[in-house]
Amino acid sequence: NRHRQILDAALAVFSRKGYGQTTIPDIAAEAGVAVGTIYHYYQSKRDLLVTLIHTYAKSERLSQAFARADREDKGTSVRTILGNGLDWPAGDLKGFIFILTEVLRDPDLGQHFSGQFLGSLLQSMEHFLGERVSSGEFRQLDQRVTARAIGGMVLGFLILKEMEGDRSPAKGMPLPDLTAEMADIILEGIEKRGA
Amino acid sequence: NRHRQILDAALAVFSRKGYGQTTIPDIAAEAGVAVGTIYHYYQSKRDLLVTLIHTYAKSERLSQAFARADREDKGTSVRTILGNGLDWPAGDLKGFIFILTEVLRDPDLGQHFSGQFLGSLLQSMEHFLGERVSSGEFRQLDQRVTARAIGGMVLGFLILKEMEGDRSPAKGMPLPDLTAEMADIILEGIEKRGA
Amino acid sequence: NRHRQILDAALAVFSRKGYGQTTIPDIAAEAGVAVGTIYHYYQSKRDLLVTLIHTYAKSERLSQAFARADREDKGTSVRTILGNGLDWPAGDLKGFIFILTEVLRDPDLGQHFSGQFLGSLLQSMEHFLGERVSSGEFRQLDQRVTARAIGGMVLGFLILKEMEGDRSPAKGMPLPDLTAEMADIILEGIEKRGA
Amino acid sequence: NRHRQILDAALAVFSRKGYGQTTIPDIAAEAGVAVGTIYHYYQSKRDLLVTLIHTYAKSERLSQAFARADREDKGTSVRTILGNGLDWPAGDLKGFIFILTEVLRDPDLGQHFSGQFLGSLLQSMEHFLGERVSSGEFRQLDQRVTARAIGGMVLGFLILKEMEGDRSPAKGMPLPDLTAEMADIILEGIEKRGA
DNA sequence: TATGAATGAGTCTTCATTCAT
DNA sequence: AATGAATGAAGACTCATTCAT
Repeated sequence: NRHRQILDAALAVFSRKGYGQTTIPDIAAEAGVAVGTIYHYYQSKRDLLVTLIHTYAKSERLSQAFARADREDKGTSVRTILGNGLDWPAGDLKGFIFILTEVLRDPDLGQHFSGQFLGSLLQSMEHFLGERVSSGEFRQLDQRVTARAIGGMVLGFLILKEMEGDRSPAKGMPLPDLTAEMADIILEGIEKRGA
Repeated sequence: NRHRQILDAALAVFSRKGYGQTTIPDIAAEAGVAVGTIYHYYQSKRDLLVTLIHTYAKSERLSQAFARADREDKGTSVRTILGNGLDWPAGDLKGFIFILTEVLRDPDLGQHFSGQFLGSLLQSMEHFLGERVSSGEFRQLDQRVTARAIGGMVLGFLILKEMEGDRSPAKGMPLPDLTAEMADIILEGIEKRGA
Repeated sequence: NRHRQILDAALAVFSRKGYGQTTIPDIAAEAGVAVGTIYHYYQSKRDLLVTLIHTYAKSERLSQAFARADREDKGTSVRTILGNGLDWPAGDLKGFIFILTEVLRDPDLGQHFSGQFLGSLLQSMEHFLGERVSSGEFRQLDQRVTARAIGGMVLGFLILKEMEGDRSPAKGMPLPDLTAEMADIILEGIEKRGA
Repeated sequence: NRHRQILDAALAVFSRKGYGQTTIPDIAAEAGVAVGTIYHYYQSKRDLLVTLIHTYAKSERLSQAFARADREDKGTSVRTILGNGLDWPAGDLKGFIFILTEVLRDPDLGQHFSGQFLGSLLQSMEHFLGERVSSGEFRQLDQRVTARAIGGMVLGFLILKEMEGDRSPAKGMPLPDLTAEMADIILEGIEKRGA
């Protein structure tokens, strides 16, 4: 329906031109409606942005991944988490990056987003690590740092991929291979073991 | 001198309010000069941004870190690289994030920045890893993925730190401790070794 | 019925927010009907205003007051006219003021209103004065000026009352007392007679 | 200078078209400046209105008239007050009416205007009447009502004049004659004294 | 008769940029 | 070199009015 139609159009144009460069007529044209119609469904341009971000944050995909990982073995669980993280933006990496930059740019958005969404995600990660340390599968490390290092790796990898564009080696790589390689690094480190 | 004075003011205001919300009068006020004066030294508002980004990218700190790491032992070298990466934005994390979001937002900026700066950085990282694999210190892994995983970890960690703000555990942590912890993860992984 | 229901709603909202600030949805909400319904009964927003003003002007109350005054004695007749004038807006002083300001603002409205309504009112007043001069009850004065002075006194008094709001001394004063006081001034003047 | 130039243009256009129908480009054209220039000198369209009203209210003409009247004899003093009131809008009756309607329409403006300006004016009038009652020149009447009756007469007379336009008998009448006539009514009333 | 979603022309306001001094 | 008044194009947002149901 209209709500969705306009929101999709907004995300498409925002991703393409950035929030600041996007005009309401742009969104209207993309959605195939008149300017006024947008204001029937959303209060303001910013309302579109906020709704978009809430929609993104409300995605339960990552928390479900953590739930699934809890029931998997050591190696599989890490691959589940990394794989879902890397695949999260799905085909729409630009959209994800756009949301990210807006959240980073705007203190109010960031406050809200970080408090609600990011907080619970990092907690899930810390909980996951804690369980595996208790069970003797993972080493005793500072879990808060580890959670942010792994989360940061996924996030940073996606950003680098976006920045490198077509030059990125991740471009032509199957997700499972990529996931396996990164899970290997996380689990075993890059150091070579003694003979 | 004037060039620097204006550029510093621009970075300060951009970091505080974002590029889009910053007006030339804002920058003029911060720099303590008149609006017209800014246009004697910079062509346009965008010119300020581009110059700022070039200045940032021109910082040789990271390439010097790689050079130094080449002459250090396994553990120290990784700590050198991670430490310099994490400390790169120095006190001005907001300024760094601002540059990052602008580069991500603007395709032209991104193109340029990614081609010149990011490319050479990732190459240095791949080169570093290659040397250590050859010498038998590091495992044989896909170096392109590994380079981006480690780089991404640093980048992503900084972003999470910014997003968490005062709630971030990295807030009160000495840099050397943080560096050591992350280097440990990178080198040895999180998995517990069998007896 | 609908016509009346919508017109009442329009007057209520117009009085509260002013014509310019009132939107058709406002009126629809007040009347408890849909926007479209209003356009079944009135051509346009302005049509509502014009109809409202005609309704106001069509009130025969003042001309009836003049008719009654003709059959009353000197003092009573002046009190009848002043009393009906002061009480004309009845409880809805704000509505009266709203009509007045719109008529003053809009040349076309003013033309029409002044030509039809105000003209006949002033004529009634002049006629009333003329009769009393002929009968020797009133002094020989410029009747056109006198009519406008007395009419203006009533009109201006109401405006001052609206502007003073709760601070107005007319707020707590019984209408008959007020009327008597003003009739006294009109009839005898403020000057003290010699012994 | 510019401030004055723009304010004059604003009053001219406001008087002609009304506040709501006036656009900023209208004012810019009248003032012979660009749209943006107006915003260098005034915060908003409403700021122009508020400034205009303050300027009007700040006119000390009426309070000076009361001061002068205090030193004049009975008849002259009333003529001084009425004459200055009737002549207050000077040539710009439309501008005066415009200010009046805006003050009446907007509760905030009204509050301010009424509190500061109107209040002191009515007080001056009550004081003037009180002095003359004490000296035995005027009759003992309710001074609050009398003040508002006389003030209302002047105000209402001006409004009727504006509404009648070219049909108004005040159109071709010399101000002194008009003033004398109205002062006569105020002082002596309309009633004929018995032989 | 009643509805209310859709329309798009019309306005205020912002701000990068210019240029006379 | 420095100033800051002036410019006007551009964009968010409003709302009277229409019309398919």
